[in-house]
Amino acid sequence: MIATPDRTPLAREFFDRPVLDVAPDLLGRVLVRTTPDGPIALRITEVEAYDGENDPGSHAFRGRTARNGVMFGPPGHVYVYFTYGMWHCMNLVCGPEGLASAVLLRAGEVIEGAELARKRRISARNDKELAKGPARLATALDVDRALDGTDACSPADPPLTVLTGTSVHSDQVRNGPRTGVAGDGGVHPWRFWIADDPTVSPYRAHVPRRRRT
DNA sequence: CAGTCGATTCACT
DNA sequence: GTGAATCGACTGA
Repeated sequence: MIATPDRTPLAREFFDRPVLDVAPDLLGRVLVRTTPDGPIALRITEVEAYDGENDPGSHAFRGRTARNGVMFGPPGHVYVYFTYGMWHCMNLVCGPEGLASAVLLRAGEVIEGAELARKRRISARNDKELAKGPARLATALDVDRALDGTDACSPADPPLTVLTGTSVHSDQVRNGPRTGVAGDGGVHPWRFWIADDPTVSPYRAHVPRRRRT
């Protein structure tokens, strides 16, 4: 277990920038999930940017709904959605309030509280897989819709916090098309990851589901 | 109000 | 590599 000495939350201004600036800048930073059983800390290794109402791949593309409302709110808050009838995924809202941009946290390295994460991720064959993929990440951190709207920059010990600290050097950042996203045809290279990191999830192009008979 | 499908994962071949 | 699991949000009639 690696210690995470400084638990100061990142300033909200960090998130109040264009999402394409924030996304790569999150790589290498640490997210802490405080649970009743103890903290779980995750070093972020893979993210994707979703750029507001003009991005066909974004949940905000067709405007504000009951589900995506948090995306339109202030930066630094957490947007959690439920998908495929069984999974949750989590985002950090970016840009000025009203712009509806966000960064999807796709993968990370559990650096503290791995014993807690393993309890939620029974099928993980090793610790690299604990948070290798967005739904796995949310599962490992016990994140669901109850945490939608959480302020990750709050000084008041919120259940989710992004810490100050340093991101990886830009020469370690790679980028490419977003994984499994319908609508954008894979044209936006808005997925960012840390080069050669073993916790980064594999790329998959979007495949329309075969129709049920 | 019924039909469609998803920012996915897992078991199985 | 393929298909199932599983349900709520969204769409269009």
